[in-house]
Amino acid sequence: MTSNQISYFLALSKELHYWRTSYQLNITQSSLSRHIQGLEQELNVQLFKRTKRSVELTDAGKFLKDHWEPIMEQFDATIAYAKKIEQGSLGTVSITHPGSMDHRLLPQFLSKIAGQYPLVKTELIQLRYDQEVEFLVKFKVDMAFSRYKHSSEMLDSKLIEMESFAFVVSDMHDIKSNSDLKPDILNKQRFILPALQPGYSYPALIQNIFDHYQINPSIVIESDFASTVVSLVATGIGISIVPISVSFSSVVGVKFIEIPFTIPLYLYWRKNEDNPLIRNVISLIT
Amino acid sequence: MTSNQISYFLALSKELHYWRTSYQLNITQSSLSRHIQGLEQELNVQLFKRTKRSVELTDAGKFLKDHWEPIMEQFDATIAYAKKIEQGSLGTVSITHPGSMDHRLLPQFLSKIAGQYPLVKTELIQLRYDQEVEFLVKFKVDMAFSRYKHSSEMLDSKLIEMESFAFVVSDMHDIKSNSDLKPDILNKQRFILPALQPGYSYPALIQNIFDHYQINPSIVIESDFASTVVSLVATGIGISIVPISVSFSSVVGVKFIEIPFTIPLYLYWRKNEDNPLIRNVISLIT
DNA sequence: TTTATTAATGCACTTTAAACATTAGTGTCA
DNA sequence: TGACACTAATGTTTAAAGTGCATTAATAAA
Repeated sequence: MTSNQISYFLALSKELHYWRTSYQLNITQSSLSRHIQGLEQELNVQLFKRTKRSVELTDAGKFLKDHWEPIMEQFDATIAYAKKIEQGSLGTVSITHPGSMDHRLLPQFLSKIAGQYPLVKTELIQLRYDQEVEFLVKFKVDMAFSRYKHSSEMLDSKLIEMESFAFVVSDMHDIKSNSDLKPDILNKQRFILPALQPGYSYPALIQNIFDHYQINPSIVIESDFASTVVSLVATGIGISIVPISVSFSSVVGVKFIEIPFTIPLYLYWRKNEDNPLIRNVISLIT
Repeated sequence: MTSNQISYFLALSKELHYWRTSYQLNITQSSLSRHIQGLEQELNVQLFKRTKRSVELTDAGKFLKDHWEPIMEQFDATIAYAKKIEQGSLGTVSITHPGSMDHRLLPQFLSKIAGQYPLVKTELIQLRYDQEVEFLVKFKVDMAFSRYKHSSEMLDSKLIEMESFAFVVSDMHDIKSNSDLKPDILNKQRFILPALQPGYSYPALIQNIFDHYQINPSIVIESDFASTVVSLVATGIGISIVPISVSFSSVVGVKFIEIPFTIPLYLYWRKNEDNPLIRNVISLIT
């Protein structure tokens, strides 16, 4: 059994058409046909029901398609990471983080890392909350700062800090201070917020604030990235609720009103991390 | 890249000796040598550091060995399960369960299943607690009854019931009733219990009972299987603490003394189970 | 220095895979 | 109903890759 055969199988299982699939794979139709036959013989499992005119997956084939796809992704990820190891890019640490860390915590951590390990290269990316676990597990990032509570048995985590939320509004806005945070005023506002997908921890925190101020937000613009949110607020298009850290940025035209609600920041990493450098960086931060 | 190459790599990475490995694999040393070279070329990753006299893994090789082993196991498991599907053994449900269910709950569930799905074949096995999750994930069983609280994101679970613990002692024993459960008496006993590995939920429950009765068990015989435990108790070799269900068995020579401590029974199954029959059986039971 | 050990390699041979061309079913449409 | 288009399978030839045997080259041990 070859990795090609498995790729071919997965391709055909999506396309369900020999000629089109073989064209996409840059092989001939006869070759593809024989590869699939070979795979079926080796596994001793019928993968496709085929007539002279059409192809469809058997139940067993469907099962293997569904389960092989993630396995192969995982497999490819290990190879990519092994290459990294070989190229000594063990000297690189890849981190994903929420935008709200940009102006206070992130610089602080980075200078700590640079101080201790001057030769280490740090890659920073931002991800949506729902990709954080996947990117860690598939070795696409090495550490993830997140406002979200994830529970995966592949990962370890630690609470880095709790910080306050703040309302962020345009400079020109009616809302000037804490005393303006009344239901009748707030209910007139457009809110710019991350996707409030139920089942996640962050939406629950926001909902908590809405409940407390008796807000029933009618129009909501969604963005998961703090810098976008603040820029939009500056234009006067709406208001938002963000971690107070964001106020350390130098965006003009907005003001922040701290409120007595807090939000966590967690650090996540792979359990049993192999790479000693990553282990060191993690323990430096935690 | 072939699955053989990967197996060969994993074999060599354990043995770290070409000739011995090739002998075990029933191929020649030259063939193995070239397979490994081929794999290294295709991946463009150096897997082994070799001299003319010795072999050892590179860092990248070590990483791949560690991560490929579980991936390949998973891979093989999917094939085995696909065969099951093809053979229509979709009509088979494989269940692992604690021995303490044998005499009350298990017959009850099995007759329920047999009533609803007369053609279904049920396979029953007993596993140690620390294998339950693995067997589910690798499709070696389809459902697991367990006294233990597992948390895996691959699995769903449901609490089936709580039941009482009971001391189980030989008929001839001094301990006759609840009023004999005193520290001075109990501390003289040998206990026959499952492995009390810390970090698991069941040991914590047992420890709880020990604490309450101020027992500091000095000599402990370990067995994870209820029938063994009760048989040993019947010989007078020691006493034990078991779920009260066990008293439904017809073992002679022992008596049970119920105590006000309870133990849960959970049912675990794979999240997103593909097999409709298994889904039906699960919802029948839960 | 000799000998034993061990991974790599040259060579002959076998097996497998590739492309091309053709065949054999199956549905469609006049 | 018959001609036609479509599609998966297969026969054939040629090229590539894998296999085992024997040998080589390097190294450690005696």
